[in-house]
Amino acid sequence: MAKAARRVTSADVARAVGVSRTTVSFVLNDRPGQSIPEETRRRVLEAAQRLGYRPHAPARALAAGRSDIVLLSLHSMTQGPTVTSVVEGLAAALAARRLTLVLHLGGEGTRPLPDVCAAVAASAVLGLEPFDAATSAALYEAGADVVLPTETDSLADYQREVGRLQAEHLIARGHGRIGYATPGIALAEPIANERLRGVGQACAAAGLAPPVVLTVDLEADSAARAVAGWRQEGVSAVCAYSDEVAVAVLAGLRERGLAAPDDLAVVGVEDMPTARLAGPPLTTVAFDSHALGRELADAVLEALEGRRYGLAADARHFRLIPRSST
Amino acid sequence: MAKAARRVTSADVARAVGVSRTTVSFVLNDRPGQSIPEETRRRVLEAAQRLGYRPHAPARALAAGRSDIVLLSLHSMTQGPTVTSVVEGLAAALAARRLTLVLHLGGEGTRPLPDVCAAVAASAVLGLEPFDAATSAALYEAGADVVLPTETDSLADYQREVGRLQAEHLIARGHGRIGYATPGIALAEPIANERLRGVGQACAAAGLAPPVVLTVDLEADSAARAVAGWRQEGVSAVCAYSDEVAVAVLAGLRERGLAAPDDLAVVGVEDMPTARLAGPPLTTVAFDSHALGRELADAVLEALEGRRYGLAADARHFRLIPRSST
DNA sequence: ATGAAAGCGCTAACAG
DNA sequence: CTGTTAGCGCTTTCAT
Repeated sequence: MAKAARRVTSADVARAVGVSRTTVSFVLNDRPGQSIPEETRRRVLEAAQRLGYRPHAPARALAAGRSDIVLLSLHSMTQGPTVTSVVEGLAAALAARRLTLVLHLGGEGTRPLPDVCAAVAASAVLGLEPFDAATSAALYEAGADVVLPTETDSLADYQREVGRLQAEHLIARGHGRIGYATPGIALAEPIANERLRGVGQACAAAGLAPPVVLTVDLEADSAARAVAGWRQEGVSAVCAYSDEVAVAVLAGLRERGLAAPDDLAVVGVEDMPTARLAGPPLTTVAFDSHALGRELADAVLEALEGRRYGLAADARHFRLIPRSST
Repeated sequence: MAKAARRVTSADVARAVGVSRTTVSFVLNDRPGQSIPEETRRRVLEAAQRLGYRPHAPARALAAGRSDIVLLSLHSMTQGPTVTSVVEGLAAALAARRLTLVLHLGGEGTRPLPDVCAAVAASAVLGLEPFDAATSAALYEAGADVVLPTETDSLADYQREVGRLQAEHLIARGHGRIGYATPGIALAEPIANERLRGVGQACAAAGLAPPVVLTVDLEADSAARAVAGWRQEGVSAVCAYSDEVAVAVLAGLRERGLAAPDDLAVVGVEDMPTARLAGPPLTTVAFDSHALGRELADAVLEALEGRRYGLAADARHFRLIPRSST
């Protein structure tokens, strides 16, 4: 099955056109500050095209000392339509700058991120939540030039905004005691905590008591117990960490012979199809994740060029979608 | 944010130990057929460790003519727990052979797969469904040594097995007229067709009429129309392409004031959490996707070594999980 | 405006 | 058993 065919090299192109490899390199990378006659330029491009020339990435990386690979680290927790579209937005924005995005899905038996970073010689390593100092250091050690976001980037603002939107919607509907449904999963905790904080801020701003936090696993029993807990506390509406968790709450209600929104209103995050199709359809917070992807891309680009970058929540990226679960 | 620190090279390690780079290369790759004294070996390893040496992947790829990168192409359609765990199984099995898996998520504005392949200098490119001849060719052109699966690999058997399991379950429960719910999405079609074929085979084997195929989009209205269609045809049970589609059917039933399993039994594929938590909980077909991942890994490894590989459905990888929607 | 030449860090014959 | 010697394909000063 393996193919042998000798690669077409830049020397082949140079020879075909009758110029030096240097010239070929200059036009192919359209290096600024060089003045190559349009005619030469055209002929080089044409020959490259005709011969099916592809720059050899490893050689280029070796010589130039940097690759055009950007690595995005994901874990199974972070999945669904939102992430898909963040990735699309990011990939598109990076592609426009000639950078290539690849993904690493962390998990069971998977390689450590720094190893992957080194293996693909990534120039930048990205995540959907801040890397702690130790991880960043390991990533730099592995050859990354840029690691994003770090703990000093206030990506957390994004998450707080989500919580705030959920709670404000509920408060506007007249709910006076809010609950929060968190999954009992370590990986989700950093994000869950920020979202919860946002909920808390909205409650405080409205003069309400802090949210009643309960853990709900992705099964009906666990959710049913939480439902009982909230009702006992006089909670009439709950913000869920995600649509998945929210659907679990819905299942918990069903198990108790109750239903949203009358017995307990519930709002999720993500706008995933199965939640939109739940009984009842779930109110949720959606991201303009393409925009978020583009923003991340901008930050990477700036950092890669050694400029200062900014990464801050923009409320316009979020949108509460009311449906019948509230 | 950018780091400068000169890389530690194999020459540094060699110098530290007082041997040549060759020796270092040999012990680090523990090259077979070389007899390096345990003592030397140990000292090299120790020095490498101490200096924090990491082989430079591009240099290695350039010199050796091949990388240890395997690229898996995914598109947004294929997502969820199953894929996650295929990826984990695959990554783990590859890691054991010192290969690194990275993902490419195709979609809107994303780079063409061959470009990504070239950018990471992948030795092998994998997909979850067969690549057509043109794509394979482009991938080889882009430098891949192995492309898997191709149209000659009977990966389709896996999908037919899924459909067969769904239908047999329904038939065993006494259903005499089966429906099939397919999403109206081009990307899903190849797989949907195979699964449907499996359903058809089970029906034929039981002496039943072929399944009544209806398209259902991921929204209640569309599903409600399909539900009406099936009931009119005397269909009492439907196999859905996926859990997502199955949840839509459930929503369609709800919209009509009907419910599974009495008015229409429904079975999905994937075993995703939100479907398990649906009303009613969804019967589904789950994969042992870790196993599938390992199998794919074996095939890659064999192909990479130029050996013949086999890729065939193993019924033990699938399991029907009965719940109350049937 | 273009070319010559010197590497980037590593592997792999081939000697010794 | 280990070292010497060539490159792998590309970028990039520095001359011309």
